[in-house]
This record gives sequence, structure tokens and C-alpha cells, in this order.
Amino acid sequence: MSEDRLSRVFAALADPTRRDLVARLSSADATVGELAAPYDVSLQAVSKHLKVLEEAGLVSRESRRAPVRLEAEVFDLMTKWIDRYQQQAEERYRRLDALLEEMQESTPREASREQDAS
Amino acid sequence: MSEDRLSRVFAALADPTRRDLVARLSSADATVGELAAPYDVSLQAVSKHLKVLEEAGLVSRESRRAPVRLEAEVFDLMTKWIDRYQQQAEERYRRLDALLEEMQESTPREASREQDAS
DNA sequence: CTCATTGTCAACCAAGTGGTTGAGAAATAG
DNA sequence: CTATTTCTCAACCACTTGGTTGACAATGAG
Repeated sequence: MSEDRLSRVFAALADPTRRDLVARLSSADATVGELAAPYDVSLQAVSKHLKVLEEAGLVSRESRRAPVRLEAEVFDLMTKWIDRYQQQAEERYRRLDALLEEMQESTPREASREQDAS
Repeated sequence: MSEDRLSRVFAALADPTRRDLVARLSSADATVGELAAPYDVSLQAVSKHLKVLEEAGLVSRESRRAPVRLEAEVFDLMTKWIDRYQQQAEERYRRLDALLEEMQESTPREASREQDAS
């Protein structure tokens, strides 16, 4: 299920610490210890965060103590989803705008007839 | 904090039901009742989901029973974040590739004449 | 105004999350 | 091989989350 995968990716990035890990890994691979150093949480906590990122496919390692690497391809999954609905929504706005213009064109006088009070 | 906002947006989209709501709203506005109909959870549950989407800025309503509307601009927040690190990561891969090529160039014994593509 | 419809709030519950500490596995150094 | 360093697993805790049901607020129709 690719749907479930998307859920895991979004959930993984919903945490600021994990987003920061991704940000840092985008400029250089790093070991768990190196990654953990700047934060004031335990190494275990960071290890857990990395596990979440790994299960979302955002990050990988060749072995236990090897440097962690960012898997940037996963980003495509998200951007594809986002683009799809963003474009669909924008298309709707365009059509709505067109419709509103059309209505204003065809009923310029009759509209002023409806002096609605409340 | 814009950081916190990103967290809320990602978290909101980490749920399949909420992604489906967004997908449906991208093609037409709809009331809470209409939105809830297809799912086999309670109306209250859907109302909660919409609240989450609303607090993430993904959705809005003019009044209580008015149709819910998708706010597609928020998508920009995500794509900006994603693009930034995706590009940074890709840039790194390019540099790494270049480095590897360079190393392969210098290792072969008689390959020192490989400056043809300048 | 009165009533029915529509949506939200409140309280609750089971499961999940991000953090902790302690113990132990696994990789590297001596 | 042994010792040390690096990382993960397990158990636990407080808090959040997605769901429920029941009561109630707010809006629209008669």
C-alpha cells in the first residue's frame, strides 16, 4: 500500500527534530552519534527518531554503525500527491473566477435590484 | 512559529482519512455532512478531522454550516521545505558523482590523457 | 416562535508517541 | 581474544490521537 507509505512519510516529517535530522543529512551523511550530539535528548531518543525516518524510507544505512544517508527520492511521493490536489484546486478557482465574471457580465442591472436587508 | 505550522500541516496529512478529505475538497467544496457520508465513522469523528485540517490552515469555512473550502496556498509551505532539502541532497549526489569520477580518472595507470571533454 | 436538522463540545477509552533509564548486542581497538 | 565504544532493545511514563456516545448549541423551515 502506497497510501500507507505516504502516511508514514508525512508522520515522520511532522516532528521538528526529525525534520532537522533530514535537513542536516541533506548536507552530509552522519553517524547516529554525530546526529545526536546537538540535541539535548538521549542518544536512544535520536535512535528512535532515525528508526521512524528509516521505516518511512527517508533514510538508510548499510550497517549498524555506518553513516546515515538521506533517501531523497521519497520526496517525490509527497510532491506528487501535493501537486495533484494543488493543481486541481487551482483549476477550480480559475473556473470559479470565470463563472463569476460571466455572471457579472450577463446580469449587471438585475443584480442591483436585490437590495437585501437583514 | 512557522516551524510549528509545518508540523501541524504534515501531521494533518499523515492521516489517510484527512488526505481523502483534502482530495475530495480539491474538486468541490462540501458541507460537514456531505464530507462525512462516505466514511463509516461518526459525524463527530469527521468533524474532529476537519478541525485538525482547519488548525493546520488547510481548510476554512465562513460559518458553522457553510461548505468547507480547501486552502491550497498552504501546500506552498510544504513544497518549499521539501524542495530545499531535496535539491540540497541532489546537489550533494552530483558532487559525489563528480568526485568518484575524478578518483576513477586518476587511478588507472595510463588514463592521464583523459582531458578530452574540456 | 417552534421544531427539526446539522454540527460541536465533553467525557471517556484504547492505542500510539516521544521521552526516559538500564541492560545488552555489535563493531572497532588494543 | 578482550576491552571499549557505539548503538539498539525493553520497559516504563505522561501525553496525544482517533474513535466512541450523549448532550447541547445554532441554524433553517414551517
